[in-house]
Amino acid sequence: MTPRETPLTREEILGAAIALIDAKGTDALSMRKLAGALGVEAMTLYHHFPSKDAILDGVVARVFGEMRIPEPFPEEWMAMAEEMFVAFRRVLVEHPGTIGLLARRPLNTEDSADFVEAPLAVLARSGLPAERIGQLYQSLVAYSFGHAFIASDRPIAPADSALRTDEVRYPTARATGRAISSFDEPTFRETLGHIMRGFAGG
Amino acid sequence: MTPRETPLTREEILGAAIALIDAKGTDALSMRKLAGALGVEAMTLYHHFPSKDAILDGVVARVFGEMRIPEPFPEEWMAMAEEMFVAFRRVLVEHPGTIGLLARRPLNTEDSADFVEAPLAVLARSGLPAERIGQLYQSLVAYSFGHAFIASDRPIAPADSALRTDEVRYPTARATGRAISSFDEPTFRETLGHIMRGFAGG
DNA sequence: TGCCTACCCTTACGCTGTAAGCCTTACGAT
DNA sequence: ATCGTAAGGCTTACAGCGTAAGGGTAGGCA
Repeated sequence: MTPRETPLTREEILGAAIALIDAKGTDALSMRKLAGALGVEAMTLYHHFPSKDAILDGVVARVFGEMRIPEPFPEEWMAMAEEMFVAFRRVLVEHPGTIGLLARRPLNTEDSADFVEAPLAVLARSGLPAERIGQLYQSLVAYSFGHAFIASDRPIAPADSALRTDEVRYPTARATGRAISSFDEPTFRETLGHIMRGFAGG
Repeated sequence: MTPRETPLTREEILGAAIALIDAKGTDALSMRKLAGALGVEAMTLYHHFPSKDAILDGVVARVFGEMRIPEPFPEEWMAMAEEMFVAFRRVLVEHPGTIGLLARRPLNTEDSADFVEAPLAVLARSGLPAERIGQLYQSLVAYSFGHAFIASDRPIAPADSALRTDEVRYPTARATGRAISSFDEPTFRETLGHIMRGFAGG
């Protein structure tokens, strides 16, 4: 096989991996298929990443790198934190396939530490004692993550699952008549507010 | 090989599957290993379940079947709902390996519909309009699920991951100095209350 | 010229889920 | 008593997986 004209780069590989995951789901990402999409053999990828897990870690880091908080920043700490968690949820909903990834390799990489520390710094402006801030942070992360997880209504289960995809009914879908979607952002914001005001002793 | 003295049963298979998942994680559950634990060959399992996915669905149903709400039932709807979601979280934390399963095959089976309808019925006692009840239910499920997911501090990633397990630091662990654990149930209950009171217009 | 390094390749191993088909035992009907 | 059928187990086989091991070839530098 004729080699590629330009050498592969880490970024190129991560881009292809995200595209593949977004298009076909996590299960569709195999080393052979990823390499195939790049016009290369599977083992070539091991020159750029030590393992598949390392690629997945890179994918998570890249997705987090896309997180943007809309300017201008609100002054008030609750509004600021709300924007940060909305951004968190939005990036997860935009890349539903990566949610399961994030689930079991949460911010393994160095540079994603910012996305942990930044919201904590904002919550600290509330003046609550440190322990309460930790609990509040926990609650907000858990809620945002869970919401994004359920909101990724495209089931990540393979299409040839034992059950036909058409028949799958999610709890909320069955209960409320529709799945959670990105249009639920207002409810998401509202609940964030309830949690924060609750902790702030409102 | 001499055949087993007693025929296999569906329940026996599910029990072995849950034991395997609890002990070694989801990744350790392969048809061959599960069959081996039962003293049987892999293909034998296909006499009792049409596919591996069907076994996983059965596992989820069984785990949900373990959900118990402590008696006596509280009268007040908020207290009642709180107990239900605490039970939900508790069962997930007790079987951390199944959380990822539940994630992508949420209540596929028929008999688990109860676990969807029952909390909704309780929330309906609040007298809120139907749409608000749906949103509240969404929020509570998302929070409970996310909390349980993060609380399963045993990372489901295989031990031979690219990163040593010892080095894995979860956001909350790094931030607060410890991981979420089952001892966080008080905070869990508190946040459930904040969400419910927020929706109830408290 | 010779060597080193970067980059890509091929081959191979043990694992996965499961399709296909064979063998034995148990049982109900003729 | 004999047969048909079904249940429940087995073996074999296939395509796909992650990756260990090692070979080749091109460009840069001594």
